[in-house]
Amino acid sequence: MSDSNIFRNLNEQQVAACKIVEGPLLILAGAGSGKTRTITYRIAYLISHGISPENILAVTFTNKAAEEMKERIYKIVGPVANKITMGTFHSTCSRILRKHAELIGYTKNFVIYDEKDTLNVIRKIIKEMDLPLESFAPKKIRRIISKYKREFIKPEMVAGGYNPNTLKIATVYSRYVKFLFRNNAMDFDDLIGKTVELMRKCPEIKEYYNEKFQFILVDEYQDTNRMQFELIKLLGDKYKNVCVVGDDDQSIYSFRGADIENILSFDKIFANTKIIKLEENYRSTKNILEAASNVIKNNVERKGKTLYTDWKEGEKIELIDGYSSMEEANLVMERIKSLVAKGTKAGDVAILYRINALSRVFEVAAQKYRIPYVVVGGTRFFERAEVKDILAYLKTIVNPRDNVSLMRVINTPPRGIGKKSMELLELEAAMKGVSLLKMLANLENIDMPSRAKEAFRNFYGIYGDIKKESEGKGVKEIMEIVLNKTAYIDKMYNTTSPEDMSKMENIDELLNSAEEFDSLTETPTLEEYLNQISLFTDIDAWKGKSDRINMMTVHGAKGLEFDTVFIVGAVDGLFPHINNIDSDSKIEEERRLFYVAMTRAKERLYISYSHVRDFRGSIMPSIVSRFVKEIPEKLMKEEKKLHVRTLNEFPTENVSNELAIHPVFGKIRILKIVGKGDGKRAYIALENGEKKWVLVKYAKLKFLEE
DNA sequence: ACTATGGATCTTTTT
DNA sequence: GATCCATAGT
Repeated sequence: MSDSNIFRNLNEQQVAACKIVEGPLLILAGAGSGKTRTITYRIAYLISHGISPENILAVTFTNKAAEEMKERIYKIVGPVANKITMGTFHSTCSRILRKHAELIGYTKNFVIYDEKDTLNVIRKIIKEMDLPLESFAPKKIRRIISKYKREFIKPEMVAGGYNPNTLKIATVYSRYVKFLFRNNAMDFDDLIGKTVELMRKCPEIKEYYNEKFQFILVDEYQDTNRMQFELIKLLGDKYKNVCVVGDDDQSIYSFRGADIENILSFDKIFANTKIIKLEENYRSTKNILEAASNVIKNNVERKGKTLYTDWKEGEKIELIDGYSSMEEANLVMERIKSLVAKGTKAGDVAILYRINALSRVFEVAAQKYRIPYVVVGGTRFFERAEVKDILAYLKTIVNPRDNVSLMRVINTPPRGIGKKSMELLELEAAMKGVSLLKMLANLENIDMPSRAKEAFRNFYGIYGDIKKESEGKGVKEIMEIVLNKTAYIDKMYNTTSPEDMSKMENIDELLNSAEEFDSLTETPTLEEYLNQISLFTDIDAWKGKSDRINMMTVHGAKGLEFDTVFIVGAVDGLFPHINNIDSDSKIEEERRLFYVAMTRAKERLYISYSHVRDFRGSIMPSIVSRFVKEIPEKLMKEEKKLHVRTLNEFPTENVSNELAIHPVFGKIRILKIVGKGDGKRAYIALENGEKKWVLVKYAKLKFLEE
């Protein structure tokens, strides 16, 4: 294949980016500038110029993106595409670590703890240390620990500083690290951090991977963190053939440690970096692109670039405003109905929101209007209790040292093992320095009530049976063995309650996923299954275009595009989110997020908001997002010019009277007031007889603000 | 030991 | 509104 033939679909800059084979390369690719196409062709170009696909590493943001890219390269170069190493940072690192786990004191079958697992560990440690939960909120501590890890700060390196709690947190951190190690477990940060550690510690391993991955490509580079950059530096140390692709305007993961500095300083770390800008947008109409550009230009912290398009002007942006979020959702659905009637395919429509909680009201509306929909993300499938239960059984089989999983299943379904007995077992295990499972094998030597002992023996018997019967079986079969031996479904759920029915459906879905794994994987081991699903996201599972409208968060929509996009809940406090309005840099990230949302749209963009919104079971007034006001009015549909209601359009009577006016419900009667402080609630009766609970704090706030 | 109930707290986004 | 947790009752 000649070069001109390969590149007939690319513009000048894109071709240039493909042809720079050697040395560090930074591609600044604006939204919709054909970034994926460019890197796909670049890899194809490398291969057609004699570079062995085994020597190429491509790191993407999601597993799905990796799969898609592989498919696209396959179409150009054929089956050799399968020899390229492609995956997310986490999956790539996990693969490397499984090969060399012993070198850092782990075994190959280490487990990966998810958010909830790690939170349980931290909660346990905090309790053991007798620390007050108010100042040591587990979630907060985990955030801090994660940050330390990302910055390679070991527990012993944490400096006391002015905060007396810092040293205590360092102790929690230290215990946490040891706990995971003893359990042969890693968290998400460890996957990257330990790989870096491995490379630093073992020069021969580093040398091996430097030779193996002579050509490295990193997609969505703007969302990498320091630790990931460190890894890239190590991997690309010998040949410096590192190509990174990113857009500073689309950096939306700073909460996960993404550091825009990685883009800004790339050419300082890698000498002689070539830089290419892709500024022609092939996705959106002129109107949409201009609107998005006008929003993002309000950011100060950006490299600055101008996107342009040859596309048609297209339709104007339409605003939709409802009084309540329910009305907003209904209006959106009405709009979708009429679009579909005019020929738009439901699968080409996306509803994007800032937070998952918003999906609910739109789901209800979609049902009401009989519009088929799919919600991507939200409560993740593999984190549901019933799914985690089954998986925990599998984890204890693979990794007998995993105490977190063992504790989850030891009394699930209930078999008479209570808190007291558990404490006794843990104490014995800790004293002897062995895992809980080892302790179960040596029950005879422990002094405990015979009833408890019998219950433990019972569990250990079941565990042994499962383990024995599982040998050589496929994952689905093993799951069925677990379900049978434990009588899990019969004991936990009944067929009359709708909640239990949905749980059983989830278990069915889990069995299906295992079956799919068994049939699609060359060597379907339990280890590999657990590894895959622990790094799996709902976006990965999303099958893409179907005949249903798509609902997801803006974060989830990153990298995707749709003919028609509805940005919903465009209200100050939600988008930008209330937690991020107190500093300029946080607002700028929210604005980038809004920009990402806008630039997902190809043909039609709708933005909806409401004048009142639900908040924690209560209701408060809301005003349209400041970002919407940054869109020039000339780009909006005439009849729907921005109607901004201010807070003082709402009645502001004092709620503490026995007969009071509520800003939303109008005339109300207060029936009773309960709770104190922030949690203080009033039970009110509306004029139509309906009764509701509201948070007094917000009722009050509304009055104070005006 | 297990289950039902009420209270406190909270969600931002995710590999 | 939902979920997680502690407590009281069985």
